[in-house]
Amino acid sequence: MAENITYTLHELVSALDSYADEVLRDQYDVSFSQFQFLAILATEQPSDLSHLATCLGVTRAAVSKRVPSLVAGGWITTSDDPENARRVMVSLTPAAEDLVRLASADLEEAFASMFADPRLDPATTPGALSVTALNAHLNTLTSILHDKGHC
Amino acid sequence: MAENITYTLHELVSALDSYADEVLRDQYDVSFSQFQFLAILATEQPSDLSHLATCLGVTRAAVSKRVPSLVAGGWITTSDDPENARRVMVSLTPAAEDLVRLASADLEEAFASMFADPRLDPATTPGALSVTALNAHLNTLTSILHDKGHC
DNA sequence: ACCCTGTTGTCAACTGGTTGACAAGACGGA
DNA sequence: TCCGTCTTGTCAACCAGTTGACAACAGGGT
Repeated sequence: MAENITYTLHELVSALDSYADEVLRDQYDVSFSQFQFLAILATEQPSDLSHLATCLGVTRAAVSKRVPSLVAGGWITTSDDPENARRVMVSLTPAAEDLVRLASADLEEAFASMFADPRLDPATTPGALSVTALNAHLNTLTSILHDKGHC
Repeated sequence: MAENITYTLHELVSALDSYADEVLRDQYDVSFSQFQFLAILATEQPSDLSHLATCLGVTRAAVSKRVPSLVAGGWITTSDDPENARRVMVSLTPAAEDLVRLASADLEEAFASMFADPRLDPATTPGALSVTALNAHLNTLTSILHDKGHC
């Protein structure tokens, strides 16, 4: 077992990411980062590039470069903001909305069954924690050292 | 608070990383990824490129490309393995050993004081968890979905 | 009306990773 | 000994992010 909690966290995150990536590629033929882009856009729709960039935690330039391929793939559409000629507004296509809905449910179910492991059950393992309680703790930790969330 | 635990984990990790990066740049003039490279090498010294790559969780090519600049910076030295002419063995310089020792202690202290927040104290917050207990839970989670560690 | 300042998207150049191909050496079995 | 196979490091090409610069537009104060 890793002694250092930062090391543990990196391991866990990369394990979760690669698992999610595998599921998404197998069943929906999209990468994890594509799904992430679309899933976040789904909750912020319609959004301009800048806002999307801060939500994704990347720079405007990075988002700007990803847009053309997502448009070509039929996942998003761009439009003008009549209020501001500089702004580029982005929305999901119906196909992307379906994808986000189905894949989110799939991933959630996959994680739930993974978290159903007996080693995480307080009834069998003394001191174990429910996932929601764990999530709350991690959120507390995050808010302690990084007060402002992205969105 | 983020509802999704994977999202929470990403937030926490990136917050921890950028905090560590800031501390290391301010006080030791190295980046987080440089420190990471040296700190892992410190526990595996001396090591060939392949082993170092698996410990770092990157490819051999990535390590191969980083070596020249670390040698130029006076952090590592390379030598031949008399047993195997293909192998390139890597070791820390004394300066790097000092850096790893001092910076590790500094970071550990910084994290400890961060984790001393009252919101994480079981005495004041019912249901709160010690960092070591949290670490154990995260390790359990990791081992459930990704049995093999890097090193 | 005009300027100053801030916002927004895009670009070129760079960084640090990946993949796939490859050559050099290690090594065991026929 | 020689051959097939594995390991090891390196390379070119690529990918997805960053930074810093920039131009276009928005909007407020004078």
